Amino acid sequence: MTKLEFYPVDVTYKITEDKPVIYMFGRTKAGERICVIDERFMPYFYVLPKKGENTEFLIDRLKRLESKKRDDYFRVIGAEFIDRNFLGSPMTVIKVYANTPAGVPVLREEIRSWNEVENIYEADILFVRRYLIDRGIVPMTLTEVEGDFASVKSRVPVFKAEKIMQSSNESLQPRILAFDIETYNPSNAIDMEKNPIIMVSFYAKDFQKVITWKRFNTKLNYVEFVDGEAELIERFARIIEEYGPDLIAGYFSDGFDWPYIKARADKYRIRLDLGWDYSLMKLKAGKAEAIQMNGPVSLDIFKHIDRVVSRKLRTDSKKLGDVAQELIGKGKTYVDMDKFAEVWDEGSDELEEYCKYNYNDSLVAYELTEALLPNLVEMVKIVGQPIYDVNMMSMSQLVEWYLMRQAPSFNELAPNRPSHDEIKKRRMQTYMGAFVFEPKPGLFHDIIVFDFRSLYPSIIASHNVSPSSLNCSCCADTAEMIPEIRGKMHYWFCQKKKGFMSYVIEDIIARRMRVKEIMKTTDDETKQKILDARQDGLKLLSNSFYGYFGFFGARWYSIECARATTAYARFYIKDVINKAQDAGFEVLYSDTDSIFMLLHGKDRVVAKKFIDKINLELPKLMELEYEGYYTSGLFVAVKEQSYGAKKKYALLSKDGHIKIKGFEMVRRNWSFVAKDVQQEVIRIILQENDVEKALNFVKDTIKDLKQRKVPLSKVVIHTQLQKPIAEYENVGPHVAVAKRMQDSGEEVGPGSMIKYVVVQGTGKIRDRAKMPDEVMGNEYDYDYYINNQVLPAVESIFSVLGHKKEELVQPEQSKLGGFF
DNA sequence: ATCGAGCGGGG
DNA sequence: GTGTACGCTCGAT
Repeated sequence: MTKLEFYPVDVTYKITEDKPVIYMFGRTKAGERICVIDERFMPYFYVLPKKGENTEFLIDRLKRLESKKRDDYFRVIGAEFIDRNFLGSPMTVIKVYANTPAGVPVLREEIRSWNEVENIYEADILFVRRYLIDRGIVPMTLTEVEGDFASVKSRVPVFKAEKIMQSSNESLQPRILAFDIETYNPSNAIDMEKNPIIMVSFYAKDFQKVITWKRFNTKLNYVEFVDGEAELIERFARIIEEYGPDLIAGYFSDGFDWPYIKARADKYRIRLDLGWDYSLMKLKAGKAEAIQMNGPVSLDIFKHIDRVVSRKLRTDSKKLGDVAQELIGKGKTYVDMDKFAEVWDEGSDELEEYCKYNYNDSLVAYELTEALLPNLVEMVKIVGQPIYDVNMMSMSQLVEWYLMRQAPSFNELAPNRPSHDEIKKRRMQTYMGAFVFEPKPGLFHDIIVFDFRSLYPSIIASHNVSPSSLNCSCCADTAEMIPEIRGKMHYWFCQKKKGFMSYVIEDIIARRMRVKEIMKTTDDETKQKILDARQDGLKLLSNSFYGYFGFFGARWYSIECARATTAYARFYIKDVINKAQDAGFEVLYSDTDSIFMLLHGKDRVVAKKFIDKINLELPKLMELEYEGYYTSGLFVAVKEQSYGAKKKYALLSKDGHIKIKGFEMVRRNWSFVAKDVQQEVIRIILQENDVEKALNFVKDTIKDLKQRKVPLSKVVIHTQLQKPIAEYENVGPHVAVAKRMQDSGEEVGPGSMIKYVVVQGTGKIRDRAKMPDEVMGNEYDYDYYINNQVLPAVESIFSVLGHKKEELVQPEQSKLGGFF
């Protein structure tokens, strides 16, 4: 027996001699690639017998269960009684072992039909995830194995584990290789079948390259020429093999670059055997593409940004350039993409510019990955699942897998995921949300803001809000009443025993505080960064518990818990508002956990004294904090919407920074005229603080539209065709135009970008949608552009200032009274 | 009001 | 994979 330490990165399983074997690809402490295999783990799930059934008979029947279908042979290999907790109550279930993971769904469905079975639990937990949880292995973290090297065909040594355990908290510094492709694209439709890949770039700390297959004069030392697309793809695979990365990073690479490469490789019958075990790179197509290799992990950093990071960003766009600009202060280099295909066809030296562009995209993807990796790695360590999975988990999934990982320590049986019908039902359920103190519309100065530190998590922890502490029998008569919902719906939380989720969130809060304490004791910058990422991850997680309670797809869904959380929150914030008013402050606005008050020249010390007093009366884990001071703020008259109120405000801090909340952004299928107007109006109001100027700007634009001074190019609307024209049941304007384009002999299909202009006339929009070329002069329908494009883009902004859209369209009457 | 489809990210 | 994105918005009905 040998001992070794390694960091597991990518985890999968294979069937060998009819038995499942866990494969952990990673790196040894010395930095060598390794594959550790573990044969000592079998899949299982739980069966709950119906009350009053003969359970001895059932366990016997289970043990004899087998299912043969052609080559598949699935069977139960063991069954035993086991005591668990289920949502706060003890429950005896039968733990059933299967011979292979694939057998679980088959056996599950068979057993489900049995009369003596009430329900089945934990029968949809991926084998690898189950293994990591049960064995206590945390990916990316140093793990100790005992066993021996085995002779298995592989690019890296294979070690067969007899004993395995996590040995320290130390995590791997992964080897990252970022890449990006450029494709030939003469029209603006993406066509993987027709158009070749013409460039591919790589960026790593110690390795940079751009490969292309047309030669031109260049002094760039990273450019490498090959003789064609097939060779480019082969070189691509060889570089990955030679560099041996842990993570292959890209931006939208699972959605674009990888599927593209796969499609082109298939065309040339090139095997992309990128796995460390020589396995092929696999693509799971569908709405959410997934790229699987054994060993190197595809890390599409866009996914993590889309699902977790984006809500913290100021930009609404998730384009590489915009996201990178905000996160790493670096954007895309500019090239004229419309000319790319032309330049490629010519093969001119101008291609060098496109190589630089391609190079920069890999560089930016690399730096973005590097910037987000500490947080991602900490999240991997908190949640305990592989980086590949964690990278694409949404917040609710991160919460759920954290709970799944904690559940065994509480002997808690995981509830099942909701059925389709259950989801429908849950979606219909609504409950009262946060309290919003409607702002007075207008411009104010001298504003102070307080907010509750982690309001929802601290409520969940303080008041034992948890599905398993809900309506316990022990406190039916004595439990604390939940404020706000008293009398209407009677329910309560146990006062004697901590519920699972409440305990877990309290533990997260405590852990975060400990991390923050440790941060104070070290000056080491690297350690600081890691610790900061850890506390940030814990905060993110605890902040998501409330949303998880009310999320229709959650296993531990509980509308009562969600309802109680917001009820307590409303109670506490209203209490603060009342006390603030009693203390003589003018409350301007309040939303959920924050309160905006006018200082009216009052000393800030007075305000601080006020929160100190509040904090004395709050439960231990709750705290009201000073958030900030703003020289001026613009508040919204909330416009009634079909569902709920939208919160809109803009604040200007002392350093000139503008903070905007609640303005929807324009999308790509808006005309330029609408986009331009919105952008300029926001700028004028927030930076120049000149509402009248902004109003005049819109009026001028409307005037220009009416006088047809706005060039046609600014009223063109771009919409992409998603499927063949014949498959459309509802014919929107772009489909109507596409039909005519097709009739006139143009090639139009899925992916085509349809450009159209709405022209004057009567009837449906689709009958008035014309190709830009068809439009005579400037005969666009200015009413349409005013009412459906320009006004919707700025309406919400002006409602902030109490101006109705009618003021914008009315002809100017007199200069004397301005707009009032 | 409700429903279906498009959008995002990528080139 | 012991799997099935997601939330919002517009135009049509």
